[in-house]
Amino acid sequence: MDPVKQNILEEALSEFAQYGFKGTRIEAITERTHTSKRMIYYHFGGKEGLYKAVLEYAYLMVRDGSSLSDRVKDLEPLDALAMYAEHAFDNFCKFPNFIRLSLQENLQGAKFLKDLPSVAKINQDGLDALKQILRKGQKQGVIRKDITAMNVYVNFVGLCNYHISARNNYNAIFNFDFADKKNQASRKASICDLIVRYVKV
Amino acid sequence: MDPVKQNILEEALSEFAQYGFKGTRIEAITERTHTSKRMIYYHFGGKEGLYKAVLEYAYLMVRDGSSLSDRVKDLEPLDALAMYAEHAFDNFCKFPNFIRLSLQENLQGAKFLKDLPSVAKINQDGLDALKQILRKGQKQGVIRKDITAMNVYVNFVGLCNYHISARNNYNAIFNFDFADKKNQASRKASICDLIVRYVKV
Amino acid sequence: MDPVKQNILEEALSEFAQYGFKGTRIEAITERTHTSKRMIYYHFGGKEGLYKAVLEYAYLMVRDGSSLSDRVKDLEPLDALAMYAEHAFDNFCKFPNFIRLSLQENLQGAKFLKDLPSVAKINQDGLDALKQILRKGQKQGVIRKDITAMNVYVNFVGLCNYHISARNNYNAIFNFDFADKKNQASRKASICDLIVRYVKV
Amino acid sequence: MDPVKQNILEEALSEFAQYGFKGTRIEAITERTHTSKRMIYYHFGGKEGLYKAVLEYAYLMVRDGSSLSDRVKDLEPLDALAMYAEHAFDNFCKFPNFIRLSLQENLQGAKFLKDLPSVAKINQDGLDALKQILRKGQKQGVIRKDITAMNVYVNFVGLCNYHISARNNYNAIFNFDFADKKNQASRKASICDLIVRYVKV
DNA sequence: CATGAATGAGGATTCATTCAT
DNA sequence: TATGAATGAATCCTCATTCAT
Repeated sequence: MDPVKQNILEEALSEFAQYGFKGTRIEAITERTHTSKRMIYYHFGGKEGLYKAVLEYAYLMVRDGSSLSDRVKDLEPLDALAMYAEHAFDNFCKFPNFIRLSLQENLQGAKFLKDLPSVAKINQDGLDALKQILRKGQKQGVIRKDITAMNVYVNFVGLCNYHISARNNYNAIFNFDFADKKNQASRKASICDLIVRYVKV
Repeated sequence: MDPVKQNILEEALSEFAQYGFKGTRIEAITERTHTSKRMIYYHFGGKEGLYKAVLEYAYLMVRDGSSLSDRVKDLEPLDALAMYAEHAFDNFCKFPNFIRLSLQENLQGAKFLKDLPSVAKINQDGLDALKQILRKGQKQGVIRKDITAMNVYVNFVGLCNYHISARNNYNAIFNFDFADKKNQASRKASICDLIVRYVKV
Repeated sequence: MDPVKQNILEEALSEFAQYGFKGTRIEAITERTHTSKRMIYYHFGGKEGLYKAVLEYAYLMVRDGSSLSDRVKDLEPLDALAMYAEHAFDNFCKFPNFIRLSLQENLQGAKFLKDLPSVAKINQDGLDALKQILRKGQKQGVIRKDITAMNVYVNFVGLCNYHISARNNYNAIFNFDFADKKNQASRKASICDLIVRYVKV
Repeated sequence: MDPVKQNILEEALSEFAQYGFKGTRIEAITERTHTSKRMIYYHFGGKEGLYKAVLEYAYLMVRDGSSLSDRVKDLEPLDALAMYAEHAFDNFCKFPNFIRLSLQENLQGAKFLKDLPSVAKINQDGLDALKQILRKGQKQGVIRKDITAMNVYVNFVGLCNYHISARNNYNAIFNFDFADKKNQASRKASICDLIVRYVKV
């Protein structure tokens, strides 16, 4: 991709992730880039156009880091699930601004997300992959039948998000740093452990 | 409390929760109240003063709805934990704007939260209550010893938050409505189940 | 009316009349007034709101100067017609910016005018007054029957406008000044003469 | 003429006619053409150069359609006058954007027109032709002596312009469409009739 | 000739805040 | 207390113009 545009997208992602659509100033973005305010209008049409581009860019970026369905296919269901969770955790850790942006998007009603069917597709594929793992495990009798894929999905995706979506607050309240390597490893292990215990018979 | 002030705080909470500190307009708040812009300056000194007041107000509001430590004390540890989780879930459900505001606060660096030690206290008390439950269960041999209170706390508080912090996105992406009564009940049951399975030996 | 608003309206009329909606700069207006750019937004909501207010203001201003239907009623039809024309001419002369603004409005598609039914009313009343004069004259046999009121109306209103809508061009091309007192009197006489000759049997 | 230049001139005429010099955007013009913004600078030097070129182009275009002085010479004065008026009416109808542009030019002070002596010449020739017709008729005793050529000229040129310069407004106000074939024919007949009645003894 | 990228200056609009009453 | 008017400083956006290729 055009490096100028990519540079703008990266920096815009940081700002939108932190301040949301309304709270972000175009100028704050350009000050981070080597371009001018004018170029944003040239390339993206305006603040809204830029925001949409950033949103799609962020989702695609995360997706590119997460095509694990193939590698997971041949594992035993419980191992696959653990790997799935582990991988999701790592992947989200790599893109904290993606999580922040999706939080902002949610807070502001997800109205831009609604216009990005490609993004919906990515997530639905992720849920589908999980469904297959669970179904396989249920057939083998190693996974409970009284759980829904959506609950499993929400449980572990929610947990993979939370340490980002609450990081600063935990620092302020508990003086606890989710970004600390040890804490991060502990969270990851805890989530994988928890998910496996949750689903197994 | 002065009903005028409370009215302002309630409406300001809604706006700050949705748009964050920077993204919220003073006028948008007054338009929701029956007062004028001038009153916000009179009562709160300005946008920042109002935000801080809202932040504290929101945390106190949630705390008032959650003094369960006494009721839980005499239960069996696993029952107490389940009740704790259930109660936390219900309580968060009652104050979605509190969750949204705390997300905003986190996204914007939690710098205002740092100045509110009273708020920190509230949360630390919650963690302490959990610690006691866990310790008791560990002594009785019904709760694993290889888990930390912080991980347990984070796991279930994180999950109790997630359905709010991702509600609109799930609607947009999966056409799945966390606010639907059936889904909400399913989430609650799933979280309690998951937490108990996670901690028990 | 609020003198601050009226002052803005008057100066805005001048600018819009000269440069049209798109070509007018808000700042150019405020520089003529003793208020600030900000006040225009406060009082009129924006450029478009101001333009609409100016449009209505201009039409009402002209109307206020032209309530002659009563005075004309009892005259002989041809005298009434001459008086009507004379009066229209004088009235338009008093409000050249009104004519310019209506030209701009026309050039730009009259889309704002469409939203001002009160303005339509004013003009329809003017046409109705003329119709009555003509009908009376036709009954008396002093006015031709093979003419339409609309053609009579258009003929003399058109001529009453033209010396404004072409003034600068005639200066540039013919070095002829419509604003010159003598020329103006000559135009007026010519129009009245012409109109009477046009309608009489 | 270079078809690229002519294409630009035609489309620029439309835009300048509608929005005036200040209100027109270079880009709006290029979007109507099949060329790029760069070409306007290449061929015309800039916005002002283009406007001047358009102005001259429009006047020449109208002149080319109106070399009637020869055909009119041998007619009886009143017939010549009627033909003159009729022809002027038809010719203006063919070039509504010319009229609009000249209105814009007038509204904005005719400062560009002042720099185009060739244009002045065209119009002066038109007035001279009329003068000759009138003089001939006055000698023959069929045309009044108490009228000036300028008044005659202004009366009929003004009327030939008005249905363009007020077309949209009449639509908005009276729901009357000057562009309607029947109405247009009626206007034409009315103007010719009116002019002849005005001048004849 | 032709194109897309770039730009500084300016123009419209909105913001938090203050003032007069 | 309460209200509407006022304001300077942002903030978003657009314009005519130029540059690299």
